[in-house]
Amino acid sequence: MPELPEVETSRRGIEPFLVGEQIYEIIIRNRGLRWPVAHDVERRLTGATVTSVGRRAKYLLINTSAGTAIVHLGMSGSVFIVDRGTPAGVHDHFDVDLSGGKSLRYRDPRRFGSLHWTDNPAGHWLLRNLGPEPLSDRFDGDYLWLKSRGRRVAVKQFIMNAGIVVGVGNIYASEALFIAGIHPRRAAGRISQSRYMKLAAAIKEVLARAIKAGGTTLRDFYGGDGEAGYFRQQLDVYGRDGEGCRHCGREISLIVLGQRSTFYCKSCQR
DNA sequence: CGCGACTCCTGCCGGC
DNA sequence: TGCCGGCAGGAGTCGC
Repeated sequence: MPELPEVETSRRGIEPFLVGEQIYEIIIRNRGLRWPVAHDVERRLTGATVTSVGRRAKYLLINTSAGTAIVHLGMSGSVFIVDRGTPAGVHDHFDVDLSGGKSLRYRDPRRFGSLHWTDNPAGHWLLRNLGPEPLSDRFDGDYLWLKSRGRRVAVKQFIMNAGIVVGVGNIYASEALFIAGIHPRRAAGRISQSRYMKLAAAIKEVLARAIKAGGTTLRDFYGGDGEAGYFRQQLDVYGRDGEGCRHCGREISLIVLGQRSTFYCKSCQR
């Protein structure tokens, strides 16, 4: 479900409810997430005060006076605020109860998400080997071009590799390649520096626009404020196979790359 | 090391 | 109407 814009939308939605609050209780109903939730999470966080809510790649970082909770939403996860004591559904795997009477609720039907505690987020094994944030100055066309030399993998898989750049998932990879006019199957090592400049700019642009629109709601994504994301209307190619290209009118094509559906225009992308 | 395939899990949709 | 196959926004791991 969530790529970077959806995670960032969630972060912004929940942050005002969490910062300054003391964690009254952690209730874990199902520890069987992608990685079993460790048994010290409750002890570590109970009584701590939330200082900020950050994000690294698609991980939410709930920073407290006693370490950080690392929350990943997987494919189907979401977080939202409820009144403490609101009955939980079958997929509501944990709550962070706050002293003011609200709770942060985590829902994830497929359980591909995760919850970890750490006192050193940057050094945590999940975060240690991640590439730069796409919206940071460290990420640009020169960086992509340098990293791609000698690599034969398709450029779409290359930009979805979190060791190269984080946060670009299946929707925004297709969208950015369309904006940059690059065929998704082109070998990463056979793309010029100037085209990588366009691609880096396209990635930044599409992610920034999606954040502004509150993310993309395909089926069940809602930000921390409970609002759907409105970026779906702005998608040029994702999910539009068979429909007309917004630039040239030709039918959008659907291929499978690295087991993932990939959408592009045969005329506009080379 | 790079790369492709596989895996985890539930829900939903389209076709028969 | 009901059943079944396929697919879904992620990403670590394994084998070559």
